[in-house]
Parts: sequence; C-alpha cells; structure tokens
Amino acid sequence: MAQKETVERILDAAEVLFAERGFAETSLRTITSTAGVNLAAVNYHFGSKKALIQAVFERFLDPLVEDINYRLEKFSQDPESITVEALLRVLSASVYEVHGRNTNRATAFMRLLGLAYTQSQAHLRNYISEHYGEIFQRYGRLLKPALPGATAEDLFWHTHFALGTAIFTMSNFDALRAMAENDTGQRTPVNDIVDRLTTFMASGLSNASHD
Amino acid sequence: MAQKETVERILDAAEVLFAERGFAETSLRTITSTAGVNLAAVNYHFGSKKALIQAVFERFLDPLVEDINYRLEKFSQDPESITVEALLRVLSASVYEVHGRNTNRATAFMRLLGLAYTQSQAHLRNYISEHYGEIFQRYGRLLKPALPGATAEDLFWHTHFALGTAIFTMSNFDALRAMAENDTGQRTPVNDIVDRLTTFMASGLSNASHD
DNA sequence: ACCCATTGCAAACGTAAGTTTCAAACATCC
DNA sequence: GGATGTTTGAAACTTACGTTTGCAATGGGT
Repeated sequence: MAQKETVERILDAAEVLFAERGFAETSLRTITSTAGVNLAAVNYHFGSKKALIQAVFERFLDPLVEDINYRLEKFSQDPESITVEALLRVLSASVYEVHGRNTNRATAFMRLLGLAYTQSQAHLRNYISEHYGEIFQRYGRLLKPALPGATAEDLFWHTHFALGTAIFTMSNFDALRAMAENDTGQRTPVNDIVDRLTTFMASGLSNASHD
Repeated sequence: MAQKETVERILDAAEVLFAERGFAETSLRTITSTAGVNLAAVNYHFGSKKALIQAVFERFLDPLVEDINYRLEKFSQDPESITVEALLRVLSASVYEVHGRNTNRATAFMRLLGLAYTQSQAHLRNYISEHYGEIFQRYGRLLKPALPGATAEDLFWHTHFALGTAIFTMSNFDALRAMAENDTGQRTPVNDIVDRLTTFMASGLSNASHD
C-alpha cells in the first residue's frame, strides 16, 4: 500500500535530517524532496510539522520505553543488585539493543533527544513529559536507594547534572568524535565513549550528598 | 552622543532577549522595538543579525577572558596549588565577579553560552573558537597535570563531559531552578547550585583515567 | 464496470523575517 | 552658518517557510 510507504519514507527522512540540522532548520521542502514525496504529504498524513516531529519521537521512543521497562522490571526483583552504574547501563544497553544494534540510528536518535531538550520546541517537551513522564519517575524511584544519604535536593540537582552530561554528549556526538579524532589521532569507538560517559556520570552522581 | 546610546541599547536588549528565547527565535523587530530604536539601526550599526550576535558575545567575553587570564597567571606561579576543583572555581569566580557580581546578568550570559553551543549558529562557534581558542588551550594545559594518569583521550572526553554538564545547567538555569523549587519546595541559592555543579564536575573529572 | 474514499500532485496563499532604500534630521568642521 | 558626513525613520523589497487548495490518479468494494 502506498500510504504506509509514504509515511515511513517521510519519517525516515525526517529522523535523519532533524538529527543533522535541528527542527527549525529543516524545512518541509527538504524533508519531502529527500523522501521523494510531495510537499503536501506531510500536512496530509501528519497534520502539521509539529505533529511530524512528535511522530518521529514516538516511533523511536515507544519501543525503547517498553524495553527499558522490561529491564527495570527484572532489576526490581533483586533490589540488592541496584547500583548507580548498573542503572545507567540499563539505558545505554536499551538504546543500543532495541533498534537492532544500529549504531547510526542510535547516535542519530541521541542527537534528537538532545535537541528535544535544547531547541525551543515547547510542544515537544510537553509531549515527552506527558507520554514518558511515568518512566522517568520510576527510574528516579530506583535511583534513590542507590544513593544513600542524598537529600531530595541532592538527588534533583545531581541527576540533572548527569542528564546534562548525557544530553550534551548526545547532541554533539558526531562533532565531539570528530574533534577527538582531530585532537588525539584516535577514532574512539562508540562503546568506549559510552563507557567513559557512564563512568563520569556514575562518579558524579555518587558524590551527590552535599558537603 | 546618540550613536553610542543606540548601540548600547541594542546590545542590552539583544543580550536579554537572546538569553530568554534563543537567537533564531528573537527577531530584529523585537530587539529594536524593545530597545526603542529603529528597525534599520541593527543593520546600520552592526551590519547584520549575525554580527550583532557576535557583538553581544564580544562585549561580555572580552573582559571575562582578561580576568580569567589574570587569575590563571597567578595560579601558574604556584604549580603545586593547582587542583581540578581550584581550576573550576577560577571560572565560576570570574563569571561572578567580572561584571559587578550581577547575578542576573551572569545567569543570562550563562544561558547565552549554552545556546552558543546548542543552537545551530556555526558562525558563532567559529567566532568563539577563533577569538577564544587560546585561553581554552591554556586552561587545558593547566588541567592536565592536575589529572595524573589521564591519557590525551581521557582528558578530551572527560573535559567535554564536564563542559556539557556546565553548559546544560547554564542553558536551563532558570527552568531547572523552577523545577527544583516545584520538586523539593526549596529555592536553591545560586551559590549552592554552583557548588554542587563544581563538585559534580570535579569528581567526574578526577575519575578520568580510563580503567 | 462503476463508485467513492483515499492518496498524490502542482500551484498558490499568507506570513514573518532579514535586509535595503532614500529622504529627513542631526552633528561636525571649516 | 553653510557644506558635509553621520545617524535615524518609515516604508518597501526579497525570500523562505508552513499551510491550503483544487484537481487528478488510484484502487478496493459492490
């Protein structure tokens, strides 16, 4: 059926282009011509550009959240095994596994997640916190006992610091990797970067108790 | 002289508005009407919107860099005193002190610095790395001996993680503070946030050596 | 074979933005 | 104090965008 194909092609093109340039900087004309469909197709199938942006996120996030929930479920059954680092690794593992270990797609979507925080798309932040707020809270509830001695304030600020580290790295993933290669002559493998990032966040988080 | 006044009023208005909404989201019409000057004044005095953006950064960054250089100079004379945390505190102290301990202006400009990384303004990133790349390198040279055992790769990635933490917190400073107040009922003082941030970055950085 | 809802397409519309224009107001220097 | 260069002001210009429109093509159900 032609419909499905058009919708998918738009989503594929939009995902890549948004990740490369950002939302506002990617015009519907660029998306539709890349996808090889008519300009009006976006408004016909999705209603608006905003709805297209949300659809791109939904297509990626829904399976991801389901997978993370599944992994956290297993964790909850053995509360003693919960450490900060293990919790962080749930996320990185899930992102990597859930879409067929496709590193390109994963890094592209990391950038999208970063942009979602970063670019002024209030509708998108609303959509995300509305649809995915629950899993955020669940994650927070698991994190709390892994950081004994941390007050609510400690927890809030340090999780957001860690979030910021991840978001920034995601948003600038390719740029950073290019800079690193320029700098050190080494092309750091993705897994290496994820490991370093996890270590960094875990040690920052673990020092969460203030003073 | 009317010229100086117009230029200053444009810069003042632009600094605040850019920090609030971002660069692309702030039109010249909004800037000029807020500043109480004619629409054409921006193009007359600065040449273009891009040049205005750069001028906003230049007005803030030039004194800041001078101050940071002065502080680093004193540091270099006593190499044994250089710790990661002390180096980080050079930056926060300088941002706070250099423009008259004006917390509002400092937080506004923090957001601008975040946006500079975050929003797609290639010209701005080029401008910054061209004009302020030297002090970056100087800072890196001081940081290196404070992190014994770290390879060049370690250093690159972990400093950029720390940078990301700071940038993200800066970019979303007001939003985060509002969320924290909502969450915990406490209105965290600026100095407190800076302290926590410094601690977080320092402990992440100090674990920089990879395995 | 025909009908009709769905989809595709080219073109136009409305809007908001950065920039340019050109005459008027102003300041400066001889 | 008049000529000259600088700054301001209102308006128009140009461009790019998201969206809408009207019509043609399509294809499955009766």
